Amino acid sequence: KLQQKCSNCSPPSDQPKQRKKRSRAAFSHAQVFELERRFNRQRYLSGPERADLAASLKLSETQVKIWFQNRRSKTKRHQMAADLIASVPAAKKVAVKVLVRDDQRQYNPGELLRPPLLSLQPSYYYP
Amino acid sequence: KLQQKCSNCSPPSDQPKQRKKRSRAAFSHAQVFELERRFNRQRYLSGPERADLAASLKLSETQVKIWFQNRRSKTKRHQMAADLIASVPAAKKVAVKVLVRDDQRQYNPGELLRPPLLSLQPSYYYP
DNA sequence: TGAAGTGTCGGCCTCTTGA
DNA sequence: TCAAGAGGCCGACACTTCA
Repeated sequence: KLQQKCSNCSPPSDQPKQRKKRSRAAFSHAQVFELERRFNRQRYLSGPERADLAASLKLSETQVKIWFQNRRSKTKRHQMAADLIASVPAAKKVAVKVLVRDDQRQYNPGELLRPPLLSLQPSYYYP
Repeated sequence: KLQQKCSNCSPPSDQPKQRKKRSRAAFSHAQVFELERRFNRQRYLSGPERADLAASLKLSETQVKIWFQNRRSKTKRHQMAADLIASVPAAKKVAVKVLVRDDQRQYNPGELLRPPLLSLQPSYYYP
């Protein structure tokens, strides 16, 4: 949306820039099923969770990470499309979804959707 | 939100690049007391928590973030020094601290100390 | 279509600086 | 001494590419 491309950030060094071959891995049905099942429960994975899932599916951690990123992205696109459709039909205006409760201070949507990094410190020292 | 650096994004127009003056803020006793108190409970702050704390202490969010970073760093240094001292005295060898339990797979310390981003997804769609 | 590439942002960590 | 600067890594998101 608010994309600033930083077009001049390209390094002046003009390397040959060899072709990177795309692989297009295409996961198996079983893998996708498992990923999808997990996604229904959790939209984000922690490092260890990602490692376990990747190992059990015989995928790299990066592949799992990217899959979840793309999956979130897809969900968001669909949701936005649905919201758009729902809001367009002439007099069919509805109240905007509320993400705020009276007893909480107000944050922008980005913060609410963000991973939140819940601390969960192991109380390593200072118990 | 905060300042964006993008250090190599400086356009060909070479600005005079004014001197960055170090400020060395030196927080008040009350501020440090509050920060320290909070640190005893939480070694990491989420975005909203940081915002609230910063506001209540009349510090910028960046200052609070950096304070926690430096504080973690300090704790870690002291802990490492303490471990070193404890391990050196001649025959006073002790068992290495255990970070693993039998029912868990093994992670390296970095992962355990890391923020963990506990997902906490708002179950936005897919309830 | 969807896995992967690219770019930007922000947080954390480590080391360093200087008031 | 300690807040802050600088460099590096990593994950998130937006947008794009192409098998």
